[in-house]
Amino acid sequence: MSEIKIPKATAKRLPLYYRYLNFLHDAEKKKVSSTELSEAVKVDSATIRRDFSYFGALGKRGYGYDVNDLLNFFKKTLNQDRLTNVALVGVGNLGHALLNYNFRQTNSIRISAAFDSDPEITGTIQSGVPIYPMAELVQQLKDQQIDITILTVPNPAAQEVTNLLVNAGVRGILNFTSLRLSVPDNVRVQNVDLANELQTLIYFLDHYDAQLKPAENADSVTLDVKTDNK
Amino acid sequence: MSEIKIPKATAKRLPLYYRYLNFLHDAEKKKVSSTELSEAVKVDSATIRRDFSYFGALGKRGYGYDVNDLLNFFKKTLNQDRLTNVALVGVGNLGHALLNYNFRQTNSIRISAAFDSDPEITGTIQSGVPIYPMAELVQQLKDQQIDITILTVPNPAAQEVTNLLVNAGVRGILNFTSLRLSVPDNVRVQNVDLANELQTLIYFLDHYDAQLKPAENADSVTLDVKTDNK
DNA sequence: GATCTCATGTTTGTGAATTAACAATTTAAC
DNA sequence: GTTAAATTGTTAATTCACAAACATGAGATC
Repeated sequence: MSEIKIPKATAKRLPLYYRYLNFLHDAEKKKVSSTELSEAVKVDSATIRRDFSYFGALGKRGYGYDVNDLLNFFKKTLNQDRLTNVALVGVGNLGHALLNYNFRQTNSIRISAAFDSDPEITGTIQSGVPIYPMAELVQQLKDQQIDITILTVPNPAAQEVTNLLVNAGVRGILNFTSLRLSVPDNVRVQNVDLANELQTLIYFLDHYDAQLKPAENADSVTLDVKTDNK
Repeated sequence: MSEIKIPKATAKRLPLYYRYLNFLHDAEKKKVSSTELSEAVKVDSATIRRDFSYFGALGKRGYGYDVNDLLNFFKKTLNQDRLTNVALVGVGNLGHALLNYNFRQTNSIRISAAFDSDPEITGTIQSGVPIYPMAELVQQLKDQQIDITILTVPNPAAQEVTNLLVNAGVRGILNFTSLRLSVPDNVRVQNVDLANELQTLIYFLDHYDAQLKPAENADSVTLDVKTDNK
């Protein structure tokens, strides 16, 4: 066991690689090249080789990468050989959709508990997941040894619920609210801001030179503003 | 009207700033400092000042920023003064949740049409949005002058539907499938990969030195791997 | 009105991420 | 066996993002 430094940007791409490797495996492909992978996951082939090289030599020069080898490696690296249980807090429309979302199939992640403040739905089971009242949060997370939660409560409740989660010992929060949560340093928050994503997309469309050479990889946008230069 | 170069990273933060400015406005606050903004949106205050400075001087030294001025500026910059209509393709669980998602309130974005291949639901109205059959896609997008769509179809249909969208003249796609779509250069795709987000979160939790000083801003992770050094 | 405080705007340094380019090495073909 | 084609692993250069630090200026206070 030795420690290897993996850049953040690389780490974020690993699941992407892993998923496509699974696809290749199912298609019974034996080998794959960085060029081929690049086409599928839309990441520069040099970046892929760079990424893989952080883990040491996984491929063969002149040949490519062995799909099974890679897959096994990623399976271990991403801890895909054991099931990870997570909880979901806030069973509204989005929460409900996520309960149905198939995390398990490709990612061996399971939502094994959900929580809500609405007594109408607590005590029921939705999409195979039991909905508990908020009062049972601490106990259930403890019993089920869950320290990762998906947060899909309304914005006004977000920080308050977050505090509960932190006190319950949660280490990671996938935050679907549009607030930036305050958490202690030992808790990690991953933000998924849906309105923001859409807004950003629209912004880019409005301000990129869309007709000419819009170059996926451009790193700055051109913006028209009125300037008061007297 | 003059052109200003805005870094991509800055552009992505603009909606974030805008949202909090709205909040301040509602709370009838008159001025705001970069430090205060920093606390709320969790972005370094120097970065905020840097971001704002791309647009020219918007604040006053020793005073801060005038909330109304900033808000008006962002409203124009982000085109929040006019409503943007978008379409949604694939009314499954996630699609349904997004139909209910309140893009409109803070972002003046409206989903004004949805499409699905299931004849059971086409022709109905869900959450105030009419569901059309796929066959009407081209015509409706044209009639309603929509060129931005949210893609929430099952993975296997993703590329095929994307081709339809591209042919219908769509310029931007918010992609919720876990495939990386192939599109021509003049079409922009913004990926929101839910399984990926969760997976990444788990990876970081597993590989960061969580107990010591986990430093939100660390840029690399430490990974344990078995190395075959004979 | 002089001074002090506050907070912006900008310069600058640092570190990260990407990608082009090339050398090394293997496979395959003839 | 020799040569050609393919493809990795790595170096190097560029670009980008961030944040510390400083200088400038506005307003408040005495």
